[in-house]
Amino acid sequence: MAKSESSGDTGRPWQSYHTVYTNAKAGMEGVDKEKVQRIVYEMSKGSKYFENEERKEAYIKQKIENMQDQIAKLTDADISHYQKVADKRILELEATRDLTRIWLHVDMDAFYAAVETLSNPSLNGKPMAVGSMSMISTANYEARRFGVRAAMPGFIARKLCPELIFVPVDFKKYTHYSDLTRKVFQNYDPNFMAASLDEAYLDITNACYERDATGGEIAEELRKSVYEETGLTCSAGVGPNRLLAKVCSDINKPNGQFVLPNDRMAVMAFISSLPIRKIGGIGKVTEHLLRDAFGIVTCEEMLQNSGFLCALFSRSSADFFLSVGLGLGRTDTPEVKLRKSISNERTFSATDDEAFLYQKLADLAEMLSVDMKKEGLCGRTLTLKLKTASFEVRTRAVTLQKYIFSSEDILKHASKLLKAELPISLRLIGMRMSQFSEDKDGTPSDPTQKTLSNFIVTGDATGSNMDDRTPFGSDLKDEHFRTQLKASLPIDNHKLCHSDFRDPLESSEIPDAGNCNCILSYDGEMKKCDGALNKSKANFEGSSLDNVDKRTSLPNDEAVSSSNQKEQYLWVDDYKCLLCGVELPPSFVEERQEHSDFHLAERLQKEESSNLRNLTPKQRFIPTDKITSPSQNRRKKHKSSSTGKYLPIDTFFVKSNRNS
DNA sequence: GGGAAAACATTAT
DNA sequence: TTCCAATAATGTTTTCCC
Repeated sequence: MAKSESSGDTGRPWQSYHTVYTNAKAGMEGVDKEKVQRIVYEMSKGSKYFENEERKEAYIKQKIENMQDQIAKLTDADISHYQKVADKRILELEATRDLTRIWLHVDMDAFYAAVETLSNPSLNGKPMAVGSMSMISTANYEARRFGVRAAMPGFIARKLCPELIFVPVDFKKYTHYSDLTRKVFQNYDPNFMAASLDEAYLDITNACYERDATGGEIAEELRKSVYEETGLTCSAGVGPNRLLAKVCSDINKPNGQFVLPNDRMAVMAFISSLPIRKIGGIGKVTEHLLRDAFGIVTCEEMLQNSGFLCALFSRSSADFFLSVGLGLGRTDTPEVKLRKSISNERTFSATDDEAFLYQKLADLAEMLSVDMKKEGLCGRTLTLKLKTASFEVRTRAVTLQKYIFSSEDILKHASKLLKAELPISLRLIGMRMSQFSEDKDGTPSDPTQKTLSNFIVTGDATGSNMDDRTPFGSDLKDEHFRTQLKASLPIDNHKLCHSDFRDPLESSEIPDAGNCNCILSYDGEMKKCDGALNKSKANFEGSSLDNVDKRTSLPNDEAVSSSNQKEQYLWVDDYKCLLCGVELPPSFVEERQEHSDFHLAERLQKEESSNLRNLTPKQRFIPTDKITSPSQNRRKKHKSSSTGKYLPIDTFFVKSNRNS
């Protein structure tokens, strides 16, 4: 943390350059923070990266000032109102406190670095970092003493520690060791939650009971067992929920553990003086904001400022902050964790060479398609991520009417998105696919269809499933709505939140499963369907609808792209539509594509309506907005990027309940 | 005005 | 010499369209 908050001390400019590198981390106790700060600053100063950081910093400052203004404007009546709101909410949250589970968080010590040392013992005792000159993934404890740490670029690390040894990342190795640790975890909680290769959460309640052991004893035993199996040390935290267990595992790192008893008094005492930055989900920005706008530094102060928090933040953010103040966290084990997106991105030296950029795009599309096929995924939202030479990040997205997975389809749409941004000098391109077909959480493929499972979002101990953007204070008057909501749900929503709620219609009987190269087997796993790929390439000649999504009944892109030949003879004399007579010359490629889409949609709709009585109610649903006419479906024109302008911010946002 | 999609931002490993 | 990553999730704000 920088010592001087308000800049203006010109003698030490580095003190106002806020990096994450001086934040307290295990193994960095004896570090000369002032020196690290200065070197990081000097290495960065004047770079494009630095300039971008300054832009971001100014943006945050603006946010803080805005919030301070809002606080200043609160009347006594406002304050008293929001305090009532807060007090009520605190009681409600307190009522959800669950002290019946014992959670353990395991965190491998300097995992990648430790694995590398294991396979090359000569590294032992020397400062070493896993990563490259541009980025470090993990630093061992010897290197940390120099201020070298994860997420720091290698060239700065070398400046801090000239003898630093660099070892390239080798995920195969880490995965192997990770698997070994997980075999151990399995013995204590078969449903343990892996947070990453080197971290996991275990509900050890049953293990304690079965072995007649305390949480601390189980932690000791587990750590010993991990060491025996792998030769690697880890640290553990034991607490009544995941959020607290995670905080605890950091306390006696490395190779140590800390137990927080399942006792309300103990929890409150523990939390009271804990800096908010120790909480997972509170990062540099939130820490900064809460400190400068509210004077909040410790978790206890969240409660002391509860009224203001409720007045200024969205409901979900305020709930999260209050939960932190109470030391609450998740205690349930979600049945399955579904992937929501899949992405890749690559950094390169900045260029505006369009041929190069398109080639990168093609490479990424190919890689992404391979990854998607591996997991049997098809998605309908494609997001292009661009980082300009000046580190400005832009995202451009399209949501298609058809689920895609092939590199050709991905590239086709990604190219369109990129094209709209040219000319541009980029240093990174990335792409992400989301909105998967048959999301395993029971969300129907048809995104417009509302079902109960759509309505009930997630398991949420805080009961904050309602519109987050509703100002928190308004919920006192919304009691009526809440009651209605509850009454409309036949079952306690905690029971329904997990994926055990599945519509039988979503099983493998889905008629168009072949359309996306994957089927959903009964156990909810995506299984690759051999031959589906070829099948989906088949055209729709002879009005066969085999390859077309019958639920959405759309002029899908796959069909269109595979029907280019068909598209040819839709045009009489090469410019006049055979079906409606509209005239479009061959050079109007996109327009013609859209036009044929339109006729296809028409046709499908007709066929669909004649088939309706044979389908289940769910399959019958044809969203009318999906029947696009040529004039709809036009690509939206992006306004020029608004980045760089600092607009007044009315509210701030923080993710809530992110204590995974 | 409201809902969906897009854009932007934060966090974590 | 080199000059700030990749992946995923989630939340807020803005834009678009009906």
